[in-house]
Amino acid sequence: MTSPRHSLKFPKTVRVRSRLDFAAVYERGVRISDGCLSLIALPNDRATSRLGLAVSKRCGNAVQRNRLKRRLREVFRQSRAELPAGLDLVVQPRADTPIKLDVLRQSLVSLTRRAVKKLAGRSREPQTAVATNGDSTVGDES
RNA sequence: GAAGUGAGCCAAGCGGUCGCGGCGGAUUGGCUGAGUCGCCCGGCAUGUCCGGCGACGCGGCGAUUUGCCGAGGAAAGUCCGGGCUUCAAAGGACAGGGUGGUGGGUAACUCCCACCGGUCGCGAGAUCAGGGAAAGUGCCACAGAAAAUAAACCGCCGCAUCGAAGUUGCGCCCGCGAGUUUGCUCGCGCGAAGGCUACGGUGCGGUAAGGGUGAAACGGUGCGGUAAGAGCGCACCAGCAGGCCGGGUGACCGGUCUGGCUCGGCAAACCCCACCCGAAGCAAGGCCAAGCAGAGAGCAAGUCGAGUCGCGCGAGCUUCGGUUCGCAACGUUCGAUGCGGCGCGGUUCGUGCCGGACGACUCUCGGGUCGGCUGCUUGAGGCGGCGAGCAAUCGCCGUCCCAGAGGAAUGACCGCUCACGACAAAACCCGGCUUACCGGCUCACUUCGGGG
RNA sequence: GUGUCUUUGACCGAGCGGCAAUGGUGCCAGCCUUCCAAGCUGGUCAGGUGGGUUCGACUCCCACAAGACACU
Repeated sequence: MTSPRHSLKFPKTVRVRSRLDFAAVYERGVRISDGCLSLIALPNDRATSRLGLAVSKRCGNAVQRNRLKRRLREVFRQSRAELPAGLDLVVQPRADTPIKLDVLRQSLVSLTRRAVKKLAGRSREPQTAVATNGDSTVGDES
């Protein structure tokens, strides 16, 4: 197996794509929100985390929504080293979400940390190793 | 120079790094598919079998690397039109819907171009659902006499009759005076006998000139005419209908004659006329894989024609075994009709498919799947040139390939420049329309002012 | 993506080619009550936007906007 998790690439395998996956995250995931984003997380038994986006029509017209989605993908791509592995993350922006890249990155990283804590507190044995800087513990279990 | 009108074009640019989608190339010790050859270890239904292992080249997926391409003028709204696909095909009539000056363009249009007519503007130009109201039905509030065959009312006029006043004034018949153009005019007086008129009412008749209104009032002005009036007559003007002549493919325009003299508006009210329109939509449709559970209903009775086999009847021949011909229509085959089911968006005509017996049939209800491939981008295509046409557009030649995703590809960072960047992103594809929009550019034209 | 429909005061609804646009809930004021509630009286506030047809449009036609529903 290769070790793609530190690369800055963004292939389709690190994205939540099927309807069933989305439904599972909505049904069993934990939801964490702050002022600009709402994040739903669920462990996925994989070596990598995956990103899914749900941008409603309240976030503007098609151009604004596309721009927001692209910036969220860029944030995820750049911060994969800082994020824990093995999670499905569905991100829902709020209606008044700013599109500044730094703000989105900060929000995404901190929300993911809080989601990991909440998952750890919810289940007796967390299926996901809590690894905030990513390159220490995650890859061994697969 | 200022103000404006119309048409068309562009949609910040350049470079670098990382990342994303598609297509192509190279590499690959990862995964996988089918094939060929080999080994004979395994199975038993001993084979051109099944299975296993190895080698070879080929393909797919993945990984690495590399090259090219990668949202719009509106991609939008979904308001029209077409292609394409499925419904067997897309037929008639009616219903329903749409369109509405003429000619052209187009695959087609509610689009475009040119022209005609109306309205607006000094003008360049703009704008108009712009057929029919003397086929019919309906509506026109309030106001007004009346809102649509014109008639009733007020008014005006004539005739008849009644009443009141009963005398003054007016007018006439009479006398005097003044003036005078000798026609007559003015002033005064008289009588009240008579008559007429003036007043009011009623009745009959004539009339449409007038009647504050209203969005709109049954032609306008003048002269004649009359008891009063009237297109009743005449002249001019407006309008309508018809005929003729000329121009134009045509809408229509110009001229002329005649007519009765005149007929309101609304059809984006019903309607009439002409023309057009089958339905659904790429989540259409096709293929593969996976997966589930079935249940109910129908299959009845014929008719006609043809074929010929078996049977039956008749006739001929006969070696008495049969054989040939004809009839009949019992069985059978085919066709038609009828019947039943379903369908052709609604109704109907017409028509298509299936059904002759328990099925590999038809119909109804129910159940399962929500994966992959395809459709999927070469097209009424872009650019350039030449030609036809006033133009929309068309023809020919050359040249180019220019997104094809699928929880859905264009983002981030850095540097430079400027006018500091609007509205906004494909989802089967085109042609239009409409709406949004920072600004910039080009061409043609109009009006006004100044200069030569 | 495709198809269908709606829009009338702060809210729910009716209506029609000619009004000062009707009703209820609400809100405001007054009366009643010792006070409140209920009741009574009066008032307030309107046809999504822009064009067109018509003498006249909330109504008819067109365009746009906002919203809702259905299919899948």
